Order: sequence, then structure tokens, then C-alpha cells
Amino acid sequence: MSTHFIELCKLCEQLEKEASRNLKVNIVVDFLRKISSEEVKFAVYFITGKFPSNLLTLNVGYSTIYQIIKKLSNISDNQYLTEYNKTGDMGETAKKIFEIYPPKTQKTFFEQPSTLTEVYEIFQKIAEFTGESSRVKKQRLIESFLSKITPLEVKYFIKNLIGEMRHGFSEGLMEEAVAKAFNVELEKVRLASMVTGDLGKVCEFLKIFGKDGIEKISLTVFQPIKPMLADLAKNPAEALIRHGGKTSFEFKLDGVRIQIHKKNSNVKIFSRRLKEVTEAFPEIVEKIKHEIKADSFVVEGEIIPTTKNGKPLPFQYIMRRYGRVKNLEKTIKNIATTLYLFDLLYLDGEVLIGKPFYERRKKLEEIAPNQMLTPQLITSNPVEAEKFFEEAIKNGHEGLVAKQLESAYTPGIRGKKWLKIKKVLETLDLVILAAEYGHGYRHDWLSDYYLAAKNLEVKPIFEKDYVSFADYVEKIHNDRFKVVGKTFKGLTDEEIKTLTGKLKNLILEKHGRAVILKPKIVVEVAYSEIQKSPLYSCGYALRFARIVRIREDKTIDEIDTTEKVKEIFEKQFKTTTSNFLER
DNA sequence: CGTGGCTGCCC
DNA sequence: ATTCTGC
DNA sequence: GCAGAATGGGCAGCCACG
Repeated sequence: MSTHFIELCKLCEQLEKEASRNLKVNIVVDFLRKISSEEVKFAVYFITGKFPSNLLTLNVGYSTIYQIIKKLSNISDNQYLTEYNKTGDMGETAKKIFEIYPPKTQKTFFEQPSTLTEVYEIFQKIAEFTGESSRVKKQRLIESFLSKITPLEVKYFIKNLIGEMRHGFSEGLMEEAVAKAFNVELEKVRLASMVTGDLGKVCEFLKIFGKDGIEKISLTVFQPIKPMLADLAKNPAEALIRHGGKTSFEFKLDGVRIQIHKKNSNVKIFSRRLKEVTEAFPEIVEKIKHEIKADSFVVEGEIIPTTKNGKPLPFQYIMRRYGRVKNLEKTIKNIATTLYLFDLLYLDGEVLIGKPFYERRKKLEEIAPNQMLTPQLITSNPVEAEKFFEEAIKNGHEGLVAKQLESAYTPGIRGKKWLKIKKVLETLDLVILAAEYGHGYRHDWLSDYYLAAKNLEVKPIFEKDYVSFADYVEKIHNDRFKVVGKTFKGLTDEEIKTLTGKLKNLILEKHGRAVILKPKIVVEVAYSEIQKSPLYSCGYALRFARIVRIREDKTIDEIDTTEKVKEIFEKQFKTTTSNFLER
């Protein structure tokens, strides 16, 4: 017995309206119970709005969908904008538009509503189109499907295409629903979801084999596992207290987190989101094959970009290696990598994720050479811990990760067993030069801000001097300011609301959902690093910028300059990698 | 054949 | 990735 | 305290288009 997609859409509408998490879970529990084992995994994907990333890659985003909506309904940009501004949601906007301007339907006979299986097959086909004119084929397929279904189905089909559900029911609550629907302990569902990376499959398994089926799901070599996440701590001393007085500190390295699976001579490398990236790192594969003394294992670690001497390079360099297929050999010569391992999840037939961290680390030390291990210090002394933190920074790393010695590997759960402690840089005082209306629940507020520093080196401006919106904003202000980043983080909803009121009085120009502002509002901005920017005209950008507070006491003459931004950028790498700047 | 826009994924 | 918010 | 929503910079690949 198959389930109609429209039933699932109605369920999502209920979730959207319901605030209570418990009730949301109950609604989904009922749905999962009555659905067939063939379709239950599709329901899991469609409700959470996420397909396992190794299963389907659609290569369809906002832009494509926007074009499709426009084409099918034949509306203008302004009509779309007016409708979008009411909700800030693309799926809802399409639903409203199609109710008023229904697409010309191609159906000549009465069509049955689509089943979950049929809808999934559409997604599969979208993913499968590659190569020449694949974009057109994807687009045509979506167009023909959207013109056959109801506006409500359009809404959720589109939401699934972009993966933004906004109904407050994501993977965490789905795990609860699955546990409840099949009468299994939540922890067991979580574990199964983590070792398979596919909650839909777990659900299908439960449906077919009943509640005992879940015992059969366990870590398997070449089946990537969801990584354990860390919470934030302010400093090493706080981490010590939260871990009960004694803990393990490791350098926090700024690269890409990977897990490496090996069985006999076969090696695979997976990313944090379980994508296989083996091909990008042939030198790592060789190291793993020759330098680790075990036949089969799953290890976890970080690959960082380094000079040939092993000194860390900025994060941007690893991105030139990550996922690279073209010019691999040449890039390898220019950007070396260093692998640091920090965990062992499986070794020669034994699953270790339930074992305490200190035991896993000990076994890791037995099979891996010392220089391949993340530097570690186990201590109960806050002074020593602080020294270790300083040492990490001095060596060009991000800070420390504290790991509770007794803790099991609980992938996905952001608990307090692992704590990250990151270095803090001096803040910058910047002016808000432009802003954008937000999306979803923030659609009525100017919630995204362009941050700019004072520019002392003003050069003559030419008509054609800009390519991006940020450049245009600078031009409007005669280049007196330079944009160094954008942020939506740091302010509370109340502050955003109040600020929106103030900013509306400063509008110089409107551009779609963006506004250019008179330079007036000064904010103190924190960030984790200053990066080289190919996007902004001053050449620098803030990484992870967030507003600390609004500086009512400061005028725009008192904000920081691009010179200062440059100084901080250069200071960042002076101690470690002085020579990379010249390259 | 080069380039720009879009997408996915890393942090 | 970071931050805030409702449950 | 957890789960979810909102959304940053920047990299490579890939396709569309001139």
C-alpha cells in the first residue's frame, strides 16, 4: 500500500503550525507506523528535507528554482518579490503564486496523486542527469512535474529541492519519532543512525525486522560514521572544571576533519559529511598504507595544509586540495598536507566507539607513529593547560579541544564530552553600510549586515569600478569605506527588530531585498580570523564575523581602518609561516 | 576555448 | 562554522 | 541543555554561453 505525497505535505503543514516538540514527534510517529516498509525511508528524507549526501546530489538550487517558478507562472520579478516578502519562504511563495497563476497543465486525463516512491524517483532522475545539457534536462523534468501537482505539493517539492523545511522538525526529532514508532531506545536509534549515516535506512530496517533488528546495525569498515561534535568552552580552566578536574587537551588544528577506513590494502578517506575524498589525498593514502601497523581500522583525524617543512598554512590552502580532481599533481607540489590522527574507532575486528577515550587513544598510539598523532596533554593543572593553549596558538593552530578521558565516542551528539577552546582576537569597530532582509522567520527584519572599515587610501572612482554589490555600496560612499564582511550573528531578535527601525531611516537606495545605508550605525565585531578575499575590493574578509554590541558611543570617524585590518592579517602568521605571504 | 554563474561542501 | 531561541 | 533556524567566506567542479 503506497502513500501519497500529498499526505506527507499535509503532515508537514501540521508540523509547521504545531509548536510543541512532543506533539510534533507524535504526529510523525503515527505517520511512520502506517507507512509501508518500501516507502518509510522516503518519508524520513522528505519530512526532514534531507537526503543522505552520498545518495543523491541534485545540483539544483535557488536560482534554478526561481527560473522555473517564473517560467511556469509567467510572473515578473517584482510580483515574485512582493509575494516572497510576505513569508520569506520559497516553497510557500511558489504555492501562493501557483494558486493565482496555475501552470498550464499538460495532463489530458485524470491523474492519480503521486506516491512517495514516484516523487523519490523524480529526485533520483534529477540527480542522475549529468554532462551536456543536463541543467536543461533537470529543469524540464522539474517543470513538467510541478505543472502536474497541486500547489501544496509544489511547496514541499521545492522545499525538498533546497532542503529548507522550516517546520521545526529535523533529524534530532526524527530520531525521537523513529525510536517511539518502533519502541526502541532513543540511544540505539541514534547510534544506528550514526554508524550508517542514514536514518531512513535504519527506519526501513526496523520496519522489516522489528525492534531487535537494530542490534544488527553496527560500525562497518568503508561505511562512514557521523563524527562526534564538540561544545564550546571559553578557556582551558573552564574545560577542566566541566570535565571534573582532569582532562585530555589536544591542539585544535585548522584543516579538514576526515575519517580513514582501511581493510587490507584498500584505503578510503571520508569527509565530515561522509563524502568520499580519497582521490584528493593520494599522499595520505600512501602514508596510511605504510606507516600504520594494523590490517584493518577506522581512524579519525585532521588534514591541514603545510609548507614542506610541516608549518601550518592558512585554512584557505587546504580548500585548494580538498575535492580537487584537476591539476592534482601540480597542486600537491605547491601545497603539502600533514595528517594528524586523534581517534581510533575500529581495529582489526573490534568496534571501539563504546570504549573510553583514553583507551582508544592508547590503542591509536600503539599502531600509529608519534608524529602522526595530534599533540596531547593530559592534566589537572590549569596553569599547565593554559601554557599548552599558548603553545598551540604560537605554533599557528586554532586552540585546543578538551576530551573527557572516560567518554565513549557518541557521534553527532553535541554534548559536553568534547569542548573546543578557540583563540580570541581583538575586536574591530565597523560601520553598517548596507543590509538585507532576512529569510524565514526573519523575513520582515533587516538581519544581514554589510560591515565596513574606514578607507584612508581613497582613489578616484570610475563608473565601471564595481562588479559586486559590495563594490557598488563602496562606490555610493565614494570609497570612504571598504566592506570586510557580512554578518547576521550576535544580536538578539529584539535588537534586530529595534535596529531594523533605525536602519529604515537611513536608507539611500533599495536593491531588491537589499538596502544601501547612510553610514551611521557602528558595531563592535568579533571574528576568528582575517582572510585574503577574492570577493571584497580591499582584499580582506573576516572569517566568522559576529556583532558583539552596537556602539552607540562611537561615531563613524572613530571606526577602525583598512590599515588596521591589514596589520592584524599580517600579524596572524608572523610567528609561524612568515614566508607564505610572498607566494 | 575561456569565463561566469550556480551548486555543494569545507570551515 | 557561530549565535540565538523555544521547548 | 538540546534541537533547530538563519546564514557568513571561499574553494573546486561543472555546465551554459559567447
